[in-house]
Amino acid sequence: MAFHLSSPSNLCHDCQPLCNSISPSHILQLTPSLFSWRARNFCHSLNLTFLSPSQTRNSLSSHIRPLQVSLHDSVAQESQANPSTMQESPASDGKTNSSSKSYIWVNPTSPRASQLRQKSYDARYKYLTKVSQSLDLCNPTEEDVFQVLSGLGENPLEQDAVIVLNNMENPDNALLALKYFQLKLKPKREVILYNVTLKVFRKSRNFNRAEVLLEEMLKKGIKPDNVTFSTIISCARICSLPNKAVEWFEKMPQFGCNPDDVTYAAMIDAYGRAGNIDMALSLYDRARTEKWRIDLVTFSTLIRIYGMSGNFDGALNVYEEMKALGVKPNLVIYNTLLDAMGRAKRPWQAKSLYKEMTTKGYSPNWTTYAALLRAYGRARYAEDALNVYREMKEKGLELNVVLYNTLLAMCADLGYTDEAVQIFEDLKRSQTCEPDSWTFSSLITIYSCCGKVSEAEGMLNKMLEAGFEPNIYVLTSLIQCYGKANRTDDVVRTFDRLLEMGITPDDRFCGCLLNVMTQTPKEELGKLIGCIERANSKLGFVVKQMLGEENGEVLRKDATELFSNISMDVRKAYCNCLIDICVNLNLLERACVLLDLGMSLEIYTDIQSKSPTQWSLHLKSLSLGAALTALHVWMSDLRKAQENGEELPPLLGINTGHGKHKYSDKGLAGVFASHLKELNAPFHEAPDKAGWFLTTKVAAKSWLESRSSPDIVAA
DNA sequence: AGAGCCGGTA
Repeated sequence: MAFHLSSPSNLCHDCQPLCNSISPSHILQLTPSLFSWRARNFCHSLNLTFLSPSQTRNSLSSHIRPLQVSLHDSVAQESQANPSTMQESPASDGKTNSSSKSYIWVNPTSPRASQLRQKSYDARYKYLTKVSQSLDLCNPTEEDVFQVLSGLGENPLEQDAVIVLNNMENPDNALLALKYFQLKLKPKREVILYNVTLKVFRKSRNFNRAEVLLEEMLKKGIKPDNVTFSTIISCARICSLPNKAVEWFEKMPQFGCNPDDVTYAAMIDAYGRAGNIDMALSLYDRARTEKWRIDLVTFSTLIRIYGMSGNFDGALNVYEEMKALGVKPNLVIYNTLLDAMGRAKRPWQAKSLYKEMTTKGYSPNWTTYAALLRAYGRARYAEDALNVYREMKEKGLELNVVLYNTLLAMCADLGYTDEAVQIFEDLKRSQTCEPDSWTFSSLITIYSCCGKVSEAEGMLNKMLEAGFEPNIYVLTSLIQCYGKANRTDDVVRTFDRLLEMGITPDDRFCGCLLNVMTQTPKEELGKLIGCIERANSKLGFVVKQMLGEENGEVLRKDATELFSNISMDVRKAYCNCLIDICVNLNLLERACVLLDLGMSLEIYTDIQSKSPTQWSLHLKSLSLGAALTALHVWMSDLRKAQENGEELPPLLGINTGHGKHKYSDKGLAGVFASHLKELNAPFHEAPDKAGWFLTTKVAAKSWLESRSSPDIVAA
């Protein structure tokens, strides 16, 4: 929709020259205040009118150059396509006659007028972006680029040059276009032309050429400004050259530039991504002490930096500071916080933040759900994670493959077979993603852990068909699977395959072999020991020694060395397995040596505890063999205490834990209960305390006296 | 004419 001054006959003679001097491009730039000032001072009846499309073309054609012709053409077409905007205008009350319909009166200060100006500006902008697109597509020659630009007329406007360059993407042609504008116009602020050209290089992620252009600008003596620096800094950041970002940031003072809040925000982000967290935080400190305005994006950047660096309380502190400063967090802030709490493995905090967020009226978006799913999934909050999943499905939000995999890994960890199968089916139906090696790996793990050999093998074949090679995680699961099914030869075959593939067994894999040994009959153990020796000679040595003739002290020494050489997170698993193997082979004395070693190395802590009213045995996270060994040790300690004339407390208790162990519906608690029964132990499951077996001083006393120690574990 | 919230797993 175009607007124009009404015909000169409506104006007083004072206004005539003004009217004639207004070119279409000036009309586009009129501001409300300017317009009303002129209206007040120069004429009594200055009216704005709409022209009909044909009138627009006729009345303007005399002033305008090719560019403006096409501009106004497109405006006219738009008004034809959307005539309702005319009828909505203030003058159109529905009763107007046909002749007044094409000349609708608009108050220049009205919102309607500003809407119209916006529309005209939009149309011109649209035209200039088309020029940018043509420039991107034409040959990278001076001839072709200049040819396209000649459409802007002999004297292009600096403002138009900025818009054209700003919307370009082709860096070669942008350089030529810049050259053209430098030839054709005397830029008042040449730095702006350079700044927008720098942005073109940033779009194509070409830091080197951006830097060359900037150097050229400086050589010409053009003074850079904050925009120049924030552009080159963000370009360096995008191109993963954080050191370059720092380098240019530090050059700012020598060009008389003081970083402002935008530049600081960019630098906080650049330092954060460069891993220079200290610098990022010290800029934040400066921003705080110097009372700069810190916007929400920077706050979220800070929370992200803290979250990535593992300082989760730091992340929460930023949030508290925001509150203290009266800055209202938005959805992005909440999402970043939720993500940090997920990384922190603090699902309960994610939960309460989510609650707070929804109470404040924010509705979750995809990012929110993704953060929650990661937080709950990683922490094995199965019900919460599955609820988020269901809610996403209900809302039609698509998961990506990583989110699916997070859910499946959680199901694998918890033994949620049915859920996993359903989720896998859902993933296969999904339009947006397909299973990858992580997906197959989780499913193979699930089937392996419940000993479903044919299903696990079937999934392995599907994985191979999909073009994925089995990796160490898949082979670890398969070995576990064959071990559970007592298919020792398949375990060995799979192990050979791993070595053939050039994969180096890791601590976890060896732990799995050890675990298979705990389930394997004595006659077959030799085959597995052979694998273990090839996988980890130190471990193989300790296992052989444990089953051989050496005395306990030698075993203790070598096992100590082994434990100092494996990663912390598998030490307990190794110790549990080694003790289980001993217990299975009735090597009680060695089991005791290993348990004692485990306690002195703090692999096991606080197994026994004493308070004035109760002595307890804590078996949580011990394997069955280790738990029985610990019970044996405890009983002999109790007996010793009695012999020394020490009084037993009124209550004695054994804590096996809740027994919600994965892939076992009974867990240690269930298995342990039957063992206690076999031992005629007077411990009874406490009805109000899950996982606790209790007895009284009197019952314990007579039972201890009736038992001789060595046969306990043998049961 | 400037930053950038968009997520990445055993």
